[in-house]
Amino acid sequence: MSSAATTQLPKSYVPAEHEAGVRARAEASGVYHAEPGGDRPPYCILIPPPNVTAGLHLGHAFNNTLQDVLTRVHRMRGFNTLWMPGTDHAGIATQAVVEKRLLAQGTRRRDMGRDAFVDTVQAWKDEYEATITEQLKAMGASCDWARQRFTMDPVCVRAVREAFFRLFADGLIYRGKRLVNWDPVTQTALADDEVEMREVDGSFWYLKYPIVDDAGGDTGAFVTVATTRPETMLGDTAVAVNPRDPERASLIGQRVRLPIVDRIVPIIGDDYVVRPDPDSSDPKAQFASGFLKVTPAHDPNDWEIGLRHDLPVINVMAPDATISGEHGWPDVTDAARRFVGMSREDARRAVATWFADHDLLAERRPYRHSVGHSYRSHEPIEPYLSDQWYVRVSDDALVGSAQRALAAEQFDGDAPAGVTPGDGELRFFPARYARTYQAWHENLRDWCISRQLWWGHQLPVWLSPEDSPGDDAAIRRQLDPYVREGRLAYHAPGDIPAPGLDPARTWWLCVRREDDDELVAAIEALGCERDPDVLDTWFSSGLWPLSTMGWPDPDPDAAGLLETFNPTSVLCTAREIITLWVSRMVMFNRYFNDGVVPFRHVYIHAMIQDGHGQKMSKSLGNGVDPRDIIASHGADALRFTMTQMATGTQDVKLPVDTQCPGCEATFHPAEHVNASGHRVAEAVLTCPSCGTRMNSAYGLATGAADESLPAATNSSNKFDSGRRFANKIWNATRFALTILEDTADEADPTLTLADRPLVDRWIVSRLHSTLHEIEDALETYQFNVYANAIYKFTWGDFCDWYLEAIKPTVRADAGQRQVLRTVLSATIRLLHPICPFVTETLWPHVRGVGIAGIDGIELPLGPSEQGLAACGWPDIACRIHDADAVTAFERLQTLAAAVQSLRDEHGVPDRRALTLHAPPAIADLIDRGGPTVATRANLEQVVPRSEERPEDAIPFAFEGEELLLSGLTRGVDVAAERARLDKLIAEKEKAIDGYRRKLANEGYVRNAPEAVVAETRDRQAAAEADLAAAQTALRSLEASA
RNA sequence: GGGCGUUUAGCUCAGUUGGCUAGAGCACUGCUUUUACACGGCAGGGGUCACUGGUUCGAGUCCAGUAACGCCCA
Repeated sequence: MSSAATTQLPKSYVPAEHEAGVRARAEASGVYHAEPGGDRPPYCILIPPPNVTAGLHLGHAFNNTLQDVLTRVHRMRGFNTLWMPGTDHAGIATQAVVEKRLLAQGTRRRDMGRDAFVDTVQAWKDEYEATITEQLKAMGASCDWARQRFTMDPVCVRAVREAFFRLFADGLIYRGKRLVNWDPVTQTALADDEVEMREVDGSFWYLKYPIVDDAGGDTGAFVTVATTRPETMLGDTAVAVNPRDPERASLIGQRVRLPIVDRIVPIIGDDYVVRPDPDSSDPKAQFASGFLKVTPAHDPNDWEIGLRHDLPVINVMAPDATISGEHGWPDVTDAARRFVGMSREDARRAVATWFADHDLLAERRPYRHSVGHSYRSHEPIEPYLSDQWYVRVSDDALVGSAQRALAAEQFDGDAPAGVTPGDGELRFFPARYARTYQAWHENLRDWCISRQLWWGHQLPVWLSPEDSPGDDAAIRRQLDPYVREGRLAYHAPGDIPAPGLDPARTWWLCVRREDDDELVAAIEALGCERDPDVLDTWFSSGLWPLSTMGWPDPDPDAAGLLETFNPTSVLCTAREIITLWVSRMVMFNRYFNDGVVPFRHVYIHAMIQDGHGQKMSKSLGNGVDPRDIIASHGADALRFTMTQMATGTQDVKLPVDTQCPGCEATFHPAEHVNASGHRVAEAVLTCPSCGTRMNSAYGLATGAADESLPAATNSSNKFDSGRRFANKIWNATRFALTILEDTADEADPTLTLADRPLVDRWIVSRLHSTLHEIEDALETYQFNVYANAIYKFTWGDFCDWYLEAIKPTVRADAGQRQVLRTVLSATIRLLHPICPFVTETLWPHVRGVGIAGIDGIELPLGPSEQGLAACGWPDIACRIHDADAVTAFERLQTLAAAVQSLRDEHGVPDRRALTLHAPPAIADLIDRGGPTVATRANLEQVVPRSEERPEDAIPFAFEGEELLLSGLTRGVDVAAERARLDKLIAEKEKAIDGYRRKLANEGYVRNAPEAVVAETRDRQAAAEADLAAAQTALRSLEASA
């Protein structure tokens, strides 16, 4: 590289001028691509596939930065490194956003038909997948883009189908009843996070149910149940009391007759029942009567009680939430018939009125409570009983396997005995999350995998018509040949016992291959129909480590991936994913891949929150596009700051400002508190500088934006330090290059550090310590330690001290240039995983100034076209560490700082050179440091201290010695100096007093480790020497004054 | 209701087995535009480590309790 190239380097690093080029070169070079096999140890990370619902925000940027840091470090360390990217179809969320957009255009999903709708969602997916990919690339993610996957890619479809088939054939999938969040208006089930909780003014009604005797006759006694929904009493199948309730538990086992429906139901005991307590702070206890009506078909808690007590389930509503006798209510009485056809709300009033009219309404009290509403129709959701498919994850083959995967020392209690190869191989960082994982599995219930959606993997099951099974033996004769060929699995009615109700006599058939048209035709000829539902998104996500690697039958591109890279090295994700995703991947990977865990480590990182401590989310519009930060600060600044924020426990509050698209002014947006109690930006903002009006991200997210206005971008001064750091790296390298390029050095293989000056030995020792600190930190995923260590080394050691110290000598010292070249090359490498763009931009220049490395420091090169990313991580032998050099240099730093401090106090300009008068021992030390102190403190000369104090000299103390500083123009400010010395003397006296008391304490001297006590003695001695020197200085000052 | 986490400088956060008179970045004050960098350099001010009690020679760190905030599960 010619020196002309460096002189062209501009004075500051402007990320936008370099990032695109770095990206293009890296992607073209293939450095991010991995092939299975080979001799190198594998290292693999699978991206937690982001939803295609929307673009990425800073939370994703955080997650992916950390993955990229790990990926780049391991690639440089010589691992066969694969980071596989991809996206998730996110069934419910994506379908919902597309439907919302369609609705705005006046179209409904059902009007379009399933195929056309899926095509529309596909187009949305393509758009956002492209956005997400662009965002990741802009951040510098070194993914193997040739292996990018989407959870509905053909290879993933195949994996999902095969996995479903095997689980089905193994009896681990069944169909049963379950309560879902039902929207009676749009008539679809909703996920829990699609239900908005709203405070509603309602009432508690107290209904009296007569207790009956064994013959069913009234006893004259009553129980009084409390309910907010009297209309559901039509479906009651029990009354529950708390068995620990002394007043009521004796009634357990008796029976009551439900008014209106004349149903005789038992009184049962269940811990769920809240005992009444009028003084309680819990409103439920205040309003409770101690008797709970149990309606399994219309309340999730009652459903659970029903399961525990094997209660009948009576559904008294139609899908539109009107009272109906057609959906599982077998005993409609004449008295009840008048309520049929009423809406929920009408029935509520009518039932309450009926009770009042029959003297069975004890009381009505107003009650404000929280009710789930559909985020789409805004009507209250109805817990509604419907047929759903389940995976029997409670089976030991799944849940037991997940528990046995946990590392024994992370398992709380007796670790399960290991029986299969992957047992005990899963480890969490930080370790406490192992408990979250374990506890979740201890309470695991079967997993509902069906969703009433069109976007997703349609279930590969066909159902026979209800109650028309025909001749069972004949059907079996027809199906069994397909089963023997491995094309079909089926369960006849009753083969699989399912909890809850399954009254229908239905055959379940699962077709293994998607293209088996002949078999499908055959079973459809029997009258079977394919279930229209799709699988829960997590079913396909759970297969991610398998499907992305070509399981079960890899095509040529994917051959060998599974063998080389599964188990993967680490999964990087956030807390809430432990239950949703980590568990499923462990269960599936182990079940389908011979017990192999999907990843050995799970690293759980903190959450990125907005400035008010609120989670970044689409609905709050507080999610910041990482490209906004890249535009305002650069990708390296984003990455550096993110890495620094990864501290293991602390969620990160990230105050975000708005940037005006007109004048680029940054300002804090006007805010308000929204309906859910969150602080959010106003939908439309006005720039305080230029008056431009713009849409905030909140406005865009909630649809409250004004389409005619431009969108605001975001920025945050949290990233300033990262930007400054990138610029510092740039300039330090630029300066080093000017030195190295002026002299076309050949590397000197005979160079030994022992012959080098103190400053060289010091910087190399610091480099060595920094490397170890970084490597130790990465072992346990302490990213902030890595970022801070390399920051401190680069800025605090290399720039502030080393480059300054060598300025007078380096141009005449080829050996020092070799040290500089080596330290620069190593530093750039250590910086690269966090700041790939600026380091990669500088790399051709650094590489161009000759071979780096000295005895004990290896810096392997990669193919030049693959850049720094393919170069080797520094390999530094411990023997080069020189502890004496480090100690000596630190003393010099302290001395230089003392002189600087004096300068400041006496108002001596930096440019004025001073004379230091030092006793022999200190003069020796200064001499060992070469020009270090003289350069830093701008000393003209260091002379032996004589007994006579020159007129203009200031005395000061250093390591218990009195030193003098002379050459100040203005002469000595005696008053200022006396004040300074007085302050110092007071400080020292206080410190000495502290040490004395400590050492006078017998317990301390007896119990504390010897080294600690010795250190205290040394400190006391040093402080006493400092005190004496300061007192001498003060006396000599006053003698001359 | 169960579990987990947080509370340290004006702000955002470090502080790994208890042991320098508790640190960083930003912000603040003073000086500084001598040729790597003003996105710079030098110096400086600023903290009763939420509170109460305990263990210990010694507690930001360990234990118990209290308060506030947050998240997850039910």
